Amino acid sequence: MGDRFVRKLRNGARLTPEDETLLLGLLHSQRRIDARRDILVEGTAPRALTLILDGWACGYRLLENGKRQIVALYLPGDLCGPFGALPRRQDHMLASLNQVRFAALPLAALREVSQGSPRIAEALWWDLLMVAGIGRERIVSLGRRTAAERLGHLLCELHLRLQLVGLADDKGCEFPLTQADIADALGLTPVHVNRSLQDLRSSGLISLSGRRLTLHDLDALRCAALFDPAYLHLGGVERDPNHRRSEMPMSPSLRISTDGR
Amino acid sequence: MGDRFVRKLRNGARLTPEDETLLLGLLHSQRRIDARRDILVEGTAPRALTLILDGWACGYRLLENGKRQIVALYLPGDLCGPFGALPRRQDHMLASLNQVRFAALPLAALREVSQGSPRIAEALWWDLLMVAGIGRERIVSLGRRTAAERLGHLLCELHLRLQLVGLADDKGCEFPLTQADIADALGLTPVHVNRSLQDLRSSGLISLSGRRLTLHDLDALRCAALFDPAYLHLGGVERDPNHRRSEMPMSPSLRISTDGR
DNA sequence: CGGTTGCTTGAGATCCATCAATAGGAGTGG
DNA sequence: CCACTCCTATTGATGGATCTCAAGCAACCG
Repeated sequence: MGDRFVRKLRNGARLTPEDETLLLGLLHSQRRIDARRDILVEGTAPRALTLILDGWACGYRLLENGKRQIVALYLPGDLCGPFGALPRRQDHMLASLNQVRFAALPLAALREVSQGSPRIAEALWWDLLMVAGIGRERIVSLGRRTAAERLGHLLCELHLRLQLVGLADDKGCEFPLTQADIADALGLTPVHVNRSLQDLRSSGLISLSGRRLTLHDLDALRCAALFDPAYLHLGGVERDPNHRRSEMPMSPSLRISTDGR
Repeated sequence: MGDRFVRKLRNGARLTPEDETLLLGLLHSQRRIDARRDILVEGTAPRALTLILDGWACGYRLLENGKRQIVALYLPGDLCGPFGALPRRQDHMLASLNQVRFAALPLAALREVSQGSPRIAEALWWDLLMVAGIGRERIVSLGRRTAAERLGHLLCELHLRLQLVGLADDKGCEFPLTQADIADALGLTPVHVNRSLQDLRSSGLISLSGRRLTLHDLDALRCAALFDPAYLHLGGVERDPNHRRSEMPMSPSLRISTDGR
Protein backbone atom coordinates (compact mmCIF):
# COMPACT_ATOMS: atom_id res chain seq x y z
CA MET A 1 0.00 0.00 0.00
CA GLY A 2 3.00 2.29 0.06
CA ASP A 3 3.18 5.13 2.42
CA ARG A 4 0.93 8.09 3.05
CA PHE A 5 3.11 10.51 1.18
CA VAL A 6 3.18 8.46 -2.00
CA ARG A 7 -0.48 7.74 -1.66
CA LYS A 8 -1.32 11.40 -1.47
CA LEU A 9 0.93 12.27 -4.39
CA ARG A 10 -0.95 9.84 -6.59
CA ASN A 11 -3.68 12.46 -6.63
CA GLY A 12 -1.34 14.89 -8.27
CA ALA A 13 0.19 12.84 -11.07
CA ARG A 14 0.09 9.37 -12.48
CA LEU A 15 3.15 7.95 -10.80
CA THR A 16 4.80 4.83 -12.14
CA PRO A 17 5.93 2.05 -9.84
CA GLU A 18 9.49 3.28 -10.42
CA ASP A 19 8.48 6.76 -9.33
CA GLU A 20 7.02 5.37 -6.17
CA THR A 21 10.13 3.36 -5.47
CA LEU A 22 12.22 6.46 -5.89
CA LEU A 23 10.03 8.37 -3.47
CA LEU A 24 10.05 5.61 -0.91
CA GLY A 25 13.81 5.55 -1.15
CA LEU A 26 13.88 9.04 0.34
CA LEU A 27 12.49 7.94 3.65
CA HIS A 28 15.66 6.47 5.06
CA SER A 29 16.27 8.63 8.03
CA GLN A 30 13.23 8.39 10.26
CA ARG A 31 12.71 9.72 13.74
CA ARG A 32 10.06 9.48 16.36
CA ILE A 33 9.10 12.22 18.76
CA ASP A 34 6.70 12.49 21.68
CA ALA A 35 3.54 14.50 21.68
CA ARG A 36 3.86 18.26 22.12
CA ARG A 37 7.52 18.67 21.37
CA ASP A 38 9.13 21.19 19.07
CA ILE A 39 10.56 19.68 15.90
CA LEU A 40 11.95 22.83 14.33
CA VAL A 41 12.62 26.01 16.24
CA GLU A 42 12.04 29.46 14.87
CA GLY A 43 15.24 31.30 14.12
CA THR A 44 17.35 28.23 13.46
CA ALA A 45 18.42 26.86 10.10
CA PRO A 46 16.76 23.56 9.23
CA ARG A 47 19.07 20.99 7.68
CA ALA A 48 16.45 18.93 5.92
CA LEU A 49 12.82 18.89 4.94
CA THR A 50 10.44 17.34 7.40
CA LEU A 51 7.92 14.82 6.13
CA ILE A 52 5.27 13.61 8.54
CA LEU A 53 4.86 9.84 8.39
CA ASP A 54 2.58 9.27 11.35
CA GLY A 55 0.82 11.54 13.77
CA TRP A 56 -0.13 15.18 13.54
CA ALA A 57 2.07 18.25 13.71
CA CYS A 58 1.54 21.96 13.44
CA GLY A 59 3.36 25.13 12.55
CA TYR A 60 2.79 27.99 14.93
CA ARG A 61 4.01 31.42 15.88
CA LEU A 62 4.16 33.01 19.30
CA LEU A 63 3.46 36.72 19.52
CA GLU A 64 5.11 39.19 21.80
CA ASN A 65 1.81 39.62 23.58
CA GLY A 66 1.85 35.93 24.48
CA LYS A 67 -0.76 34.79 22.03
CA ARG A 68 -0.24 31.75 19.84
CA GLN A 69 -1.42 31.23 16.29
CA ILE A 70 -1.24 27.91 14.52
CA VAL A 71 -0.43 28.64 10.89
CA ALA A 72 -0.63 25.12 9.50
CA LEU A 73 -1.68 21.63 10.46
CA TYR A 74 0.36 18.75 9.12
CA LEU A 75 -1.07 15.26 8.73
CA PRO A 76 0.62 12.00 7.77
CA GLY A 77 2.04 12.35 4.29
CA ASP A 78 2.48 16.11 4.58
CA LEU A 79 5.68 17.92 3.81
CA CYS A 80 6.28 20.75 6.28
CA GLY A 81 7.51 23.33 3.80
CA PRO A 82 8.00 23.71 0.07
CA PHE A 83 9.90 20.85 -1.49
CA GLY A 84 12.49 22.91 -3.33
CA ALA A 85 14.02 25.15 -0.72
CA LEU A 86 15.26 25.26 2.82
CA PRO A 87 15.01 28.61 4.56
CA ARG A 88 18.24 29.87 6.08
CA ARG A 89 16.14 30.88 9.00
CA GLN A 90 13.01 29.04 10.03
CA ASP A 91 10.29 31.68 10.41
CA HIS A 92 7.92 29.67 12.56
CA MET A 93 7.93 26.76 14.98
CA LEU A 94 7.11 23.21 13.99
CA ALA A 95 5.77 20.98 16.74
CA SER A 96 4.22 17.57 17.20
CA LEU A 97 0.66 17.37 18.45
CA ASN A 98 0.57 13.68 19.27
CA GLN A 99 3.33 11.16 18.90
CA VAL A 100 4.89 11.73 15.51
CA ARG A 101 7.09 9.70 13.24
CA PHE A 102 8.76 11.79 10.59
CA ALA A 103 11.45 11.59 7.97
CA ALA A 104 14.17 14.14 7.37
CA LEU A 105 14.57 14.51 3.62
CA PRO A 106 17.77 16.05 2.33
CA LEU A 107 16.89 18.81 -0.07
CA ALA A 108 19.32 17.49 -2.64
CA ALA A 109 17.76 14.04 -2.66
CA LEU A 110 14.29 15.42 -3.21
CA ARG A 111 15.54 17.70 -5.93
CA GLU A 112 17.20 14.75 -7.59
CA VAL A 113 14.13 12.54 -7.77
CA SER A 114 11.98 15.44 -8.91
CA GLN A 115 14.41 16.22 -11.71
CA GLY A 116 14.63 12.58 -12.58
CA SER A 117 10.92 12.11 -13.13
CA PRO A 118 8.55 14.67 -14.59
CA ARG A 119 5.68 12.85 -12.93
CA ILE A 120 7.23 13.21 -9.51
CA ALA A 121 7.88 16.87 -10.18
CA GLU A 122 4.30 17.31 -11.28
CA ALA A 123 3.01 15.59 -8.18
CA LEU A 124 5.18 17.68 -5.88
CA TRP A 125 4.06 20.87 -7.54
CA TRP A 126 0.48 19.75 -7.27
CA ASP A 127 1.02 19.20 -3.57
CA LEU A 128 2.44 22.68 -3.28
CA LEU A 129 -0.60 24.13 -5.04
CA MET A 130 -2.80 22.31 -2.57
CA VAL A 131 -0.85 23.63 0.40
CA ALA A 132 -1.10 27.14 -0.98
CA GLY A 133 -4.82 26.70 -1.43
CA ILE A 134 -5.17 25.50 2.15
CA GLY A 135 -3.38 28.61 3.35
CA ARG A 136 -5.61 30.90 1.32
CA GLU A 137 -8.68 29.15 2.61
CA ARG A 138 -7.50 29.59 6.16
CA ILE A 139 -7.19 33.30 5.49
CA VAL A 140 -10.75 33.34 4.18
CA SER A 141 -11.95 31.52 7.27
CA LEU A 142 -10.19 33.82 9.69
CA GLY A 143 -11.25 36.91 7.84
CA ARG A 144 -14.81 36.27 6.86
CA ARG A 145 -16.34 33.27 8.56
CA THR A 146 -18.07 33.03 11.91
CA ALA A 147 -16.68 30.83 14.64
CA ALA A 148 -19.02 27.94 13.86
CA GLU A 149 -18.28 28.17 10.16
CA ARG A 150 -14.55 28.19 10.74
CA LEU A 151 -14.85 25.22 12.96
CA GLY A 152 -17.01 23.26 10.56
CA HIS A 153 -14.75 24.18 7.71
CA LEU A 154 -11.67 22.98 9.54
CA LEU A 155 -13.32 19.69 10.38
CA CYS A 156 -14.38 19.18 6.78
CA GLU A 157 -10.92 19.98 5.53
CA LEU A 158 -9.10 17.71 7.93
CA HIS A 159 -11.51 14.90 7.25
CA LEU A 160 -10.98 15.20 3.53
CA ARG A 161 -7.23 15.48 3.81
CA LEU A 162 -7.18 12.41 5.99
CA GLN A 163 -9.25 10.55 3.44
CA LEU A 164 -6.54 11.28 0.89
CA VAL A 165 -4.11 9.24 2.91
CA GLY A 166 -6.51 6.55 3.99
CA LEU A 167 -6.93 7.72 7.56
CA ALA A 168 -10.62 8.56 7.46
CA ASP A 169 -13.74 6.88 6.25
CA ASP A 170 -17.17 8.35 5.60
CA LYS A 171 -18.01 8.26 9.27
CA GLY A 172 -15.14 10.26 10.63
CA CYS A 173 -11.57 10.04 11.79
CA GLU A 174 -9.17 10.21 14.66
CA PHE A 175 -8.85 13.71 15.98
CA PRO A 176 -6.01 14.44 18.37
CA LEU A 177 -6.48 18.21 18.61
CA THR A 178 -7.54 19.70 21.91
CA GLN A 179 -10.01 22.54 21.98
CA ALA A 180 -7.14 24.87 22.81
CA ASP A 181 -5.34 23.71 19.65
CA ILE A 182 -8.42 24.35 17.58
CA ALA A 183 -8.72 27.77 19.14
CA ASP A 184 -5.15 28.64 18.22
CA ALA A 185 -5.72 27.43 14.69
CA LEU A 186 -8.93 29.38 14.20
CA GLY A 187 -8.09 32.58 16.01
CA LEU A 188 -10.61 31.97 18.78
CA THR A 189 -10.54 31.32 22.50
CA PRO A 190 -10.90 27.80 23.87
CA VAL A 191 -14.10 28.83 25.58
CA HIS A 192 -15.66 29.93 22.36
CA VAL A 193 -14.48 26.84 20.53
CA ASN A 194 -16.21 24.80 23.17
CA ARG A 195 -19.45 26.66 22.64
CA SER A 196 -19.25 26.50 18.88
CA LEU A 197 -18.56 22.81 19.11
CA GLN A 198 -21.69 22.41 21.14
CA ASP A 199 -23.64 24.23 18.48
CA LEU A 200 -22.47 21.73 15.89
CA ARG A 201 -23.17 18.84 18.21
CA SER A 202 -26.65 19.97 19.11
CA SER A 203 -27.41 20.44 15.42
CA GLY A 204 -26.69 16.78 15.04
CA LEU A 205 -23.86 17.40 12.60
CA ILE A 206 -20.94 15.95 14.50
CA SER A 207 -19.75 14.11 17.55
CA LEU A 208 -16.36 14.88 18.95
CA SER A 209 -15.08 13.23 22.04
CA GLY A 210 -12.22 11.10 23.14
CA ARG A 211 -9.93 12.01 20.27
CA ARG A 212 -12.47 10.80 17.74
CA LEU A 213 -14.48 12.87 15.31
CA THR A 214 -17.69 11.55 13.82
CA LEU A 215 -19.48 13.33 11.03
CA HIS A 216 -23.17 12.47 11.03
CA ASP A 217 -24.20 14.46 8.00
CA LEU A 218 -21.26 15.46 5.87
CA ASP A 219 -23.26 17.32 3.24
CA ALA A 220 -25.11 19.34 5.83
CA LEU A 221 -21.89 20.16 7.63
CA ARG A 222 -20.20 21.27 4.43
CA CYS A 223 -23.15 23.40 3.61
CA ALA A 224 -23.25 24.98 7.05
CA ALA A 225 -19.52 25.63 6.92
CA LEU A 226 -19.48 27.02 3.37
CA PHE A 227 -17.04 24.25 2.54
CA ASP A 228 -16.21 23.86 -1.13
CA PRO A 229 -13.31 21.45 -1.66
CA ALA A 230 -12.26 23.03 -4.94
CA TYR A 231 -9.33 24.73 -3.24
CA LEU A 232 -7.70 21.36 -2.64
CA HIS A 233 -7.24 20.80 -6.38
CA LEU A 234 -8.49 17.25 -6.25
CA GLY A 235 -10.10 15.18 -8.92
CA GLY A 236 -7.66 16.18 -11.58
CA VAL A 237 -5.70 13.06 -12.40
CA GLU A 238 -7.03 10.30 -14.54
CA ARG A 239 -6.34 7.05 -12.86
CA ASP A 240 -6.52 4.78 -15.87
CA PRO A 241 -6.27 5.47 -19.57
CA ASN A 242 -9.52 3.62 -20.15
CA HIS A 243 -11.31 4.85 -17.07
CA ARG A 244 -13.68 7.46 -18.36
CA ARG A 245 -14.59 10.34 -16.19
CA SER A 246 -17.63 12.48 -16.51
CA GLU A 247 -16.21 15.96 -16.06
CA MET A 248 -16.94 16.07 -12.40
CA PRO A 249 -17.84 19.45 -10.92
CA MET A 250 -16.19 19.38 -7.59
CA SER A 251 -18.85 20.07 -5.06
CA PRO A 252 -21.10 17.38 -3.69
CA SER A 253 -19.75 13.86 -3.76
CA LEU A 254 -16.19 14.19 -4.68
CA ARG A 255 -14.52 11.10 -5.79
CA ILE A 256 -10.99 10.76 -4.62
CA SER A 257 -8.59 7.93 -4.50
CA THR A 258 -9.22 6.74 -1.00
CA ASP A 259 -8.68 3.21 -2.11
CA GLY A 260 -5.28 1.64 -2.20
CA ARG A 261 -5.70 1.05 -5.98
CA MET B 1 17.62 49.77 -13.72
CA GLY B 2 16.31 46.43 -14.86
CA ASP B 3 12.85 45.54 -13.90
CA ARG B 4 11.15 45.16 -10.54
CA PHE B 5 11.05 41.40 -10.73
CA VAL B 6 14.76 41.04 -11.33
CA ARG B 7 15.47 43.65 -8.74
CA LYS B 8 13.50 41.79 -6.13
CA LEU B 9 15.09 38.46 -7.02
CA ARG B 10 18.53 39.90 -6.38
CA ASN B 11 17.62 39.64 -2.72
CA GLY B 12 17.30 35.89 -3.08
CA ALA B 13 20.45 34.93 -4.95
CA ARG B 14 23.49 36.51 -6.48
CA LEU B 15 22.33 36.72 -10.05
CA THR B 16 24.84 37.19 -12.84
CA PRO B 17 24.21 39.65 -15.67
CA GLU B 18 23.45 36.65 -17.86
CA ASP B 19 20.87 35.46 -15.36
CA GLU B 20 19.23 38.84 -15.43
CA THR B 21 19.18 38.88 -19.18
CA LEU B 22 17.53 35.48 -19.22
CA LEU B 23 14.88 36.68 -16.81
CA LEU B 24 14.22 39.85 -18.74
CA GLY B 25 13.81 37.76 -21.86
CA LEU B 26 10.72 36.21 -20.31
CA LEU B 27 8.79 39.43 -20.33
CA HIS B 28 7.84 39.43 -23.98
CA SER B 29 4.14 39.29 -23.86
CA GLN B 30 2.93 42.26 -21.85
CA ARG B 31 -0.57 43.52 -21.32
CA ARG B 32 -2.16 46.49 -19.70
CA ILE B 33 -5.45 46.45 -17.87
CA ASP B 34 -7.63 49.11 -16.26
CA ALA B 35 -8.18 49.47 -12.56
CA ARG B 36 -10.56 47.06 -10.88
CA ARG B 37 -10.77 44.42 -13.58
CA ASP B 38 -10.48 40.70 -13.16
CA ILE B 39 -7.29 39.26 -14.60
CA LEU B 40 -7.90 35.59 -13.79
CA VAL B 41 -11.29 34.17 -13.01
CA GLU B 42 -11.89 31.47 -10.45
CA GLY B 43 -12.80 28.16 -12.00
CA THR B 44 -10.96 28.70 -15.26
CA ALA B 45 -7.62 27.24 -16.29
CA PRO B 46 -4.87 29.84 -16.51
CA ARG B 47 -2.61 29.47 -19.52
CA ALA B 48 0.39 31.29 -18.14
CA LEU B 49 1.84 32.73 -14.98
CA THR B 50 1.03 36.33 -14.26
CA LEU B 51 3.85 38.67 -13.31
CA ILE B 52 2.93 42.16 -12.18
CA LEU B 53 5.14 44.77 -13.82
CA ASP B 54 3.37 47.95 -12.75
CA GLY B 55 0.45 48.67 -10.52
CA TRP B 56 -1.13 46.68 -7.72
CA ALA B 57 -3.28 43.56 -7.95
CA CYS B 58 -4.94 41.25 -5.49
CA GLY B 59 -6.19 37.74 -5.17
CA TYR B 60 -9.60 37.42 -3.58
CA ARG B 61 -12.41 35.01 -2.92
CA LEU B 62 -16.12 35.70 -2.82
CA LEU B 63 -18.15 33.74 -0.30
CA GLU B 64 -21.64 32.45 -0.77
CA ASN B 65 -22.80 34.88 1.88
CA GLY B 66 -21.61 37.76 -0.26
CA LYS B 67 -18.51 38.62 1.72
CA ARG B 68 -15.15 39.17 0.07
CA GLN B 69 -11.75 38.25 1.39
CA ILE B 70 -8.54 39.40 -0.21
CA VAL B 71 -6.06 36.56 0.14
CA ALA B 72 -3.00 38.24 -1.33
CA LEU B 73 -1.76 41.61 -2.47
CA TYR B 74 0.55 41.70 -5.46
CA LEU B 75 2.97 44.55 -6.04
CA PRO B 76 5.21 45.30 -9.03
CA GLY B 77 7.66 42.45 -9.41
CA ASP B 78 5.34 39.90 -7.83
CA LEU B 79 4.48 36.59 -9.39
CA CYS B 80 0.85 35.72 -8.80
CA GLY B 81 1.31 32.05 -8.01
CA PRO B 82 4.12 29.56 -7.57
CA PHE B 83 6.64 29.59 -10.40
CA GLY B 84 6.62 25.89 -11.13
CA ALA B 85 3.00 24.98 -11.67
CA LEU B 86 -0.22 26.13 -13.24
CA PRO B 87 -3.40 24.98 -11.56
CA ARG B 88 -5.86 23.24 -13.84
CA ARG B 89 -8.45 25.25 -12.07
CA GLN B 90 -7.81 28.67 -10.63
CA ASP B 91 -9.08 28.57 -7.05
CA HIS B 92 -9.38 32.32 -6.51
CA MET B 93 -9.84 35.50 -8.49
CA LEU B 94 -6.99 37.74 -9.53
CA ALA B 95 -7.87 41.38 -10.10
CA SER B 96 -6.19 44.70 -10.70
CA LEU B 97 -6.51 47.41 -8.07
CA ASN B 98 -5.22 50.31 -10.10
CA GLN B 99 -4.03 50.30 -13.68
CA VAL B 100 -1.78 47.29 -14.07
CA ARG B 101 0.81 46.26 -16.59
CA PHE B 102 1.61 42.59 -16.40
CA ALA B 103 3.45 39.88 -18.28
CA ALA B 104 2.13 36.43 -19.08
CA LEU B 105 4.97 33.98 -18.54
CA PRO B 106 4.69 30.56 -20.14
CA LEU B 107 5.36 27.95 -17.52
CA ALA B 108 7.79 26.14 -19.80
CA ALA B 109 9.90 29.23 -20.31
CA LEU B 110 10.21 29.91 -16.63
CA ARG B 111 11.02 26.29 -15.98
CA GLU B 112 13.68 26.45 -18.61
CA VAL B 113 15.54 29.44 -17.22
CA SER B 114 15.29 28.08 -13.71
CA GLN B 115 16.78 24.79 -14.81
CA GLY B 116 19.41 26.60 -16.79
CA SER B 117 20.74 28.61 -13.89
CA PRO B 118 20.99 27.42 -10.30
CA ARG B 119 21.08 31.03 -9.18
CA ILE B 120 17.78 31.77 -10.86
CA ALA B 121 16.30 28.67 -9.33
CA GLU B 122 17.56 29.70 -5.94
CA ALA B 123 16.12 33.17 -6.33
CA LEU B 124 12.75 31.86 -7.40
CA TRP B 125 12.60 29.47 -4.49
CA TRP B 126 13.58 32.28 -2.17
CA ASP B 127 10.71 34.31 -3.55
CA LEU B 128 8.39 31.41 -2.93
CA LEU B 129 9.59 31.17 0.66
CA MET B 130 8.88 34.83 1.09
CA VAL B 131 5.38 34.51 -0.34
CA ALA B 132 4.69 31.60 1.97
CA GLY B 133 5.92 33.66 4.89
CA ILE B 134 3.65 36.50 3.92
CA GLY B 135 0.70 34.15 3.88
CA ARG B 136 1.53 32.76 7.30
CA GLU B 137 1.91 36.23 8.69
CA ARG B 138 -1.46 37.20 7.33
CA ILE B 139 -2.93 34.24 9.17
CA VAL B 140 -1.27 35.41 12.36
CA SER B 141 -2.67 38.89 11.86
CA LEU B 142 -6.19 37.72 11.19
CA GLY B 143 -6.13 35.28 14.04
CA ARG B 144 -4.37 37.07 16.83
CA ARG B 145 -3.92 40.77 16.21
CA THR B 146 -6.29 43.62 16.93
CA ALA B 147 -7.62 45.78 14.13
CA ALA B 148 -5.05 48.52 14.66
CA GLU B 149 -2.22 46.01 14.82
CA ARG B 150 -3.34 44.32 11.63
CA LEU B 151 -3.54 47.62 9.91
CA GLY B 152 -0.16 48.80 11.09
CA HIS B 153 1.35 45.45 10.21
CA LEU B 154 -0.04 45.57 6.70
CA LEU B 155 1.28 49.06 6.16
CA CYS B 156 4.73 48.05 7.39
CA GLU B 157 4.76 45.01 5.17
CA LEU B 158 3.66 46.81 2.04
CA HIS B 159 6.12 49.59 2.65
CA LEU B 160 8.96 47.13 3.04
CA ARG B 161 7.97 45.08 0.02
CA LEU B 162 7.77 48.24 -2.03
CA GLN B 163 11.22 49.22 -0.87
CA LEU B 164 12.52 45.94 -2.26
CA VAL B 165 11.52 47.05 -5.73
CA GLY B 166 12.44 50.69 -5.35
CA LEU B 167 8.93 52.01 -5.01
CA ALA B 168 9.17 53.39 -1.51
CA ASP B 169 11.61 55.52 0.40
CA ASP B 170 11.93 56.06 4.13
CA LYS B 171 9.08 58.54 4.10
CA GLY B 172 6.40 56.40 2.57
CA CYS B 173 4.95 55.24 -0.71
CA GLU B 174 2.08 55.37 -3.10
CA PHE B 175 -0.92 53.59 -1.73
CA PRO B 176 -3.81 52.87 -4.10
CA LEU B 177 -5.90 50.77 -1.73
CA THR B 178 -9.25 52.09 -0.62
CA GLN B 179 -10.40 51.57 2.92
CA ALA B 180 -12.80 48.95 1.62
CA ASP B 181 -9.87 47.09 0.06
CA ILE B 182 -7.98 47.21 3.32
CA ALA B 183 -11.05 45.94 5.10
CA ASP B 184 -11.33 42.97 2.76
CA ALA B 185 -7.67 42.21 3.22
CA LEU B 186 -7.78 42.38 6.99
CA GLY B 187 -11.12 40.78 7.69
CA LEU B 188 -12.67 43.99 8.97
CA THR B 189 -15.41 46.38 7.91
CA PRO B 190 -14.61 49.61 6.10
CA VAL B 191 -16.03 51.56 8.99
CA HIS B 192 -13.70 49.95 11.43
CA VAL B 193 -10.73 50.38 9.13
CA ASN B 194 -11.55 54.04 9.02
CA ARG B 195 -11.55 54.29 12.78
CA SER B 196 -8.37 52.27 13.20
CA LEU B 197 -6.72 54.47 10.62
CA GLN B 198 -7.65 57.48 12.64
CA ASP B 199 -6.09 55.91 15.69
CA LEU B 200 -2.81 55.54 13.84
CA ARG B 201 -3.10 59.06 12.48
CA SER B 202 -3.85 60.65 15.79
CA SER B 203 -0.93 58.78 17.34
CA GLY B 204 1.22 60.62 14.85
CA LEU B 205 2.43 57.39 13.27
CA ILE B 206 1.14 57.79 9.74
CA SER B 207 -0.60 60.00 7.25
CA LEU B 208 -2.75 58.41 4.60
CA SER B 209 -4.67 60.45 2.10
CA GLY B 210 -4.93 60.89 -1.58
CA ARG B 211 -3.41 57.55 -2.49
CA ARG B 212 -0.25 58.37 -0.60
CA LEU B 213 1.01 56.79 2.60
CA THR B 214 3.50 58.59 4.81
CA LEU B 215 5.18 56.89 7.74
CA HIS B 216 6.24 59.42 10.34
CA ASP B 217 7.87 57.06 12.78
CA LEU B 218 8.60 53.70 11.25
CA ASP B 219 10.12 52.16 14.35
CA ALA B 220 7.21 53.19 16.53
CA LEU B 221 4.75 51.89 13.98
CA ARG B 222 6.53 48.55 13.74
CA CYS B 223 6.57 48.29 17.47
CA ALA B 224 2.89 49.12 17.77
CA ALA B 225 2.02 46.64 15.05
CA LEU B 226 4.21 43.82 16.37
CA PHE B 227 5.97 43.89 13.03
CA ASP B 228 9.07 41.76 12.78
CA PRO B 229 10.33 41.52 9.19
CA ALA B 230 12.05 38.18 9.75
CA TYR B 231 9.23 36.40 7.92
CA LEU B 232 10.26 38.04 4.68
CA HIS B 233 13.58 36.19 4.65
CA LEU B 234 15.57 39.26 3.75
CA GLY B 235 19.16 40.08 4.41
CA GLY B 236 20.46 36.72 3.41
CA VAL B 237 22.46 37.24 0.26
CA GLU B 238 25.99 38.55 0.35
CA ARG B 239 26.69 41.06 -2.33
CA ASP B 240 29.12 40.14 -5.03
CA PRO B 241 32.09 42.35 -4.09
CA ASN B 242 32.79 43.05 -7.76
CA HIS B 243 29.28 43.93 -8.69
CA ARG B 244 28.78 47.59 -7.93
CA ARG B 245 25.13 47.98 -7.14
CA SER B 246 23.82 51.22 -8.51
CA GLU B 247 20.52 51.05 -6.76
CA MET B 248 19.62 51.98 -3.28
CA PRO B 249 20.73 49.41 -0.74
CA MET B 250 18.50 48.61 2.14
CA SER B 251 17.94 51.52 4.42
CA PRO B 252 19.36 51.25 7.92
CA SER B 253 15.95 50.93 9.47
CA LEU B 254 15.34 47.99 7.22
CA ARG B 255 18.01 45.83 8.74
CA ILE B 256 16.52 42.84 10.31
CA SER B 257 15.69 43.99 13.76
CA THR B 258 14.96 40.71 15.50
CA ASP B 259 17.71 38.74 17.10
CA GLY B 260 20.49 41.19 17.66
CA ARG B 261 22.97 39.30 15.49
C1' DC C 1 -4.75 9.65 46.33
C1' DG C 2 -3.36 14.67 44.79
C1' DG C 3 -2.03 17.01 40.77
C1' DT C 4 -2.51 17.92 36.15
C1' DT C 5 -4.87 18.50 31.89
C1' DG C 6 -8.85 19.19 29.21
C1' DC C 7 -13.74 20.20 29.07
C1' DT C 8 -17.80 22.79 30.49
C1' DT C 9 -20.64 26.59 32.18
C1' DG C 10 -21.91 31.45 33.73
C1' DA C 11 -21.69 36.53 33.88
C1' DG C 12 -19.98 40.62 32.31
C1' DA C 13 -16.92 43.41 29.31
C1' DT C 14 -14.98 44.66 24.81
C1' DC C 15 -14.11 44.82 20.15
C1' DC C 16 -15.94 45.13 16.07
C1' DA C 17 -20.16 44.87 12.95
C1' DT C 18 -24.25 46.89 11.43
C1' DC C 19 -27.26 50.48 10.09
C1' DA C 20 -27.81 55.02 8.76
C1' DA C 21 -26.70 59.50 7.49
C1' DT C 22 -23.53 63.27 5.90
C1' DA C 23 -19.87 65.20 3.34
C1' DG C 24 -16.20 65.68 -0.14
C1' DG C 25 -14.12 64.76 -4.64
C1' DA C 26 -13.90 63.09 -9.29
C1' DG C 27 -15.90 62.40 -13.33
C1' DT C 28 -19.78 63.35 -16.76
C1' DG C 29 -22.93 65.56 -19.45
C1' DG C 30 -25.50 69.54 -20.37
C1' DC D 1 -19.52 76.42 -15.33
C1' DC D 2 -23.19 73.95 -13.05
C1' DA D 3 -26.07 69.93 -11.84
C1' DC D 4 -25.71 65.31 -11.21
C1' DT D 5 -23.99 60.95 -9.84
C1' DC D 6 -20.93 57.76 -8.02
C1' DC D 7 -17.46 56.51 -5.06
C1' DT D 8 -14.89 57.10 -0.95
C1' DA D 9 -14.29 58.81 3.53
C1' DT D 10 -16.34 59.98 7.82
C1' DT D 11 -19.32 60.06 12.05
C1' DG D 12 -22.88 58.42 15.44
C1' DA D 13 -25.79 55.05 17.68
C1' DT D 14 -26.79 50.43 18.64
C1' DG D 15 -26.28 45.49 18.68
C1' DG D 16 -23.93 41.17 18.52
C1' DA D 17 -20.13 37.99 18.37
C1' DT D 18 -16.50 36.84 20.82
C1' DC D 19 -13.32 37.57 24.85
C1' DT D 20 -12.17 37.57 29.70
C1' DC D 21 -12.44 36.05 34.16
C1' DA D 22 -13.81 32.60 37.19
C1' DA D 23 -15.31 28.38 38.84
C1' DG D 24 -16.53 23.49 38.73
C1' DC D 25 -15.99 18.85 36.93
C1' DA D 26 -14.22 14.66 34.83
C1' DA D 27 -10.51 11.78 33.37
C1' DC D 28 -6.08 10.43 33.69
C1' DC D 29 -1.66 9.23 35.99
C1' DG D 30 2.24 8.91 38.77
